[in-house]
Amino acid sequence: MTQLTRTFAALSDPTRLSLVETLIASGELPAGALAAQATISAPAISRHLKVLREAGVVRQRIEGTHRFYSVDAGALARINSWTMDHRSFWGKSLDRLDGMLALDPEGEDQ
Amino acid sequence: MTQLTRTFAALSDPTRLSLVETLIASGELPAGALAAQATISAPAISRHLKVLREAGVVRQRIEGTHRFYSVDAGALARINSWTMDHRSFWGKSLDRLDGMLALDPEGEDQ
DNA sequence: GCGTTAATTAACATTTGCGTTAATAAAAGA
DNA sequence: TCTTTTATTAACGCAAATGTTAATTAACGC
Repeated sequence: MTQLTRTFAALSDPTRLSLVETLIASGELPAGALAAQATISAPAISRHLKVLREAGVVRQRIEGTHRFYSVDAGALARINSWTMDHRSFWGKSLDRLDGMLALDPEGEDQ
Repeated sequence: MTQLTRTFAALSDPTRLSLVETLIASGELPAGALAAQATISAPAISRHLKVLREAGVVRQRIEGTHRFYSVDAGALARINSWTMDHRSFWGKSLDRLDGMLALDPEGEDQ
């Protein structure tokens, strides 16, 4: 498991992706607040947070009995770097698709 | 499982990520060529390719007994879209990090 | 038609992932 | 100090993922 595959694995679960989106929107939240909005049990959330932490996707800040979680910006940046590393591969098709949608409803393929 | 989590799940396995990288580099390859460079068995590779296909990460083109695989550019574009959707979150830190590395070896934190 | 080649599917064993409830740990507050 | 609050870890069950070898499917070439 590389760093990148671990990051992808961390985000491959709907519950965890949802936690990440919530944390991106809120900035920093204690485990309890994250568990409160979830449909599964607090221990389950706690373990999902552990997976995210071990993958380097979130960070934990301890204050008293509270554990505040936040998304590590670097994790998203790493994913972005990977896609950008291959931009010459997918970027062309994307630009072409954009062009087709915007300028040529009939398409331009042979 | 959303489309995005399925894409992340497809790329969360080192073997599958490696297949994708190979296909990005080579463009299009038959299953046999992909199996040949792998350390695991051909049936195992065949199933990994199926996972990638069902997640929309690769496409299959049939020609005789050969199945040619290639990466679907849209899959990488979707991941890139997700990171870009949250760029205001991680972009700032990244820019700041870039700035620190380029301009201020001592850092600028208190 | 028949054997060969390319690839997948079947059957099986093992491991990993994810959920639950119960138990534990540690800080706060009366 | 004793109880409450916050959060995690333990123990357990079950479903899904991943690997292997054997069997199957389909096209080629003689």
